[in-house]
Amino acid sequence: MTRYDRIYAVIRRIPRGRVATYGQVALLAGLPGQARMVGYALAALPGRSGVPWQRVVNAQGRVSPRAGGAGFEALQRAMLRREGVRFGDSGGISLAIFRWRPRAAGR
DNA sequence: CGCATGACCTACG
DNA sequence: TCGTAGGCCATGC
Repeated sequence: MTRYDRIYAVIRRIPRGRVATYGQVALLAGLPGQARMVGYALAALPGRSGVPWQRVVNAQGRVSPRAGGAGFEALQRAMLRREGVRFGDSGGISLAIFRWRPRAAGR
């Protein structure tokens, strides 16, 4: 069982219509403070893996831009909206499903 | 082995 | 709201 496998397992447990942050996934995967590894694991994830990668957003409740183009970003938002996730005016996800508080990871 | 890079996070200007 | 700084660590050169 590698770190990535545990990360994927946690993401697979995210209910439809809800989202989790990189930091939260890292915490649940037994890797506190290593949110960056979650992002790295997702970057290494093949397209058809069955992992709901779209349900992982950053600590600000926004879709993280990544290399490869803004098209993926738009696709992720579209997929989430189709699952019932609401986005606010500023492009952020409404706090109803985002009410937890991450612990200090930096400084 | 050293160095740079990256779907991150928080604090501070 | 944006940019910078410091910390985490896997991966590639």
